[in-house]
Amino acid sequence: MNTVDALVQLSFQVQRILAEAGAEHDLSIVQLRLLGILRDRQPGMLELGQHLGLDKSSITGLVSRAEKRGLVERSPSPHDGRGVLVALTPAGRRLVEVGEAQINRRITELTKRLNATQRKQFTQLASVLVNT
Amino acid sequence: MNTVDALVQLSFQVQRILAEAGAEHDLSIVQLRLLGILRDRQPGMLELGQHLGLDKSSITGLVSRAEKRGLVERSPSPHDGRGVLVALTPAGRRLVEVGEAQINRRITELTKRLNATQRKQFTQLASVLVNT
DNA sequence: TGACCTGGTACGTGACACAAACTATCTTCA
DNA sequence: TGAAGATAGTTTGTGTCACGTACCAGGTCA
Repeated sequence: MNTVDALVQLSFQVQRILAEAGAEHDLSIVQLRLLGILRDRQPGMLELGQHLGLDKSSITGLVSRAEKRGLVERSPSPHDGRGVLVALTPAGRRLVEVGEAQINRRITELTKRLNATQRKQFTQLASVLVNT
Repeated sequence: MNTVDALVQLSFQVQRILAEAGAEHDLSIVQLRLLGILRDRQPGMLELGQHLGLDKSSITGLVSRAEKRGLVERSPSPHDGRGVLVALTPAGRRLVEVGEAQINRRITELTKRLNATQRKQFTQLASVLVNT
């Protein structure tokens, strides 16, 4: 298996794990990502779009559906009358914590195929590849 | 960065590369995967569903849209009057070849952040993680 | 203060996922 | 050998989700 195939297959495998973890809470991957971003910040819609790489109209829909489920809330921006800030609700926070714990568990399970030295090595190499 | 974060971020990064490569040919990631599967086989719909991890009704839609674009064709199964076999058309084959070359290029570009020894090492470790 | 820009929403369109139901075909069994 | 049950694929319904365009309210600047 060459490096390209390895990266592509690994990527889909991780996506499947994320999808399965999310499905247990009736959450899509993009919803998981949205809630994850909101753990430690209350961004505006445009900033969310940048993080998620999505059009602002998509963010409007995504946030509306999450709001409808009581997972997030919009509040008027104190700096700009046009803008809103998006924040997790307590229910949303609980869900993202559970979701993340599950993703951690499942991916940690996967990484157990490597021994501790290999894991450390893999993490170091992967970190070089990851955009920052 | 821990192993879980590294895997998740790397996964999304690769997905973005795939999406960008696909977008250049007006193809979604799942369409790329479909065409990729059809490079070396002519499966039935259920087999395609297994490969892609999708419901058979989703496969019906996916294949219909690809067929509509002239990328694949259905033919009656010689073994089973109910079934169809799905195959690439010449246009589909050309597109999947171009698409794959592009994915290869872009991911190879990413892996250049690692030197040759690191790349070999990464591939070996990633291969352990990939389901077979 | 008016022109221009921006943040976010609304609307339209199409892809895409799953579930349930349906039809034609295949298999099994009495 | 015909009936019953299972299967392959499609159809329909529903909802998510993506982008593009247009719109409106608010902000900025000359």
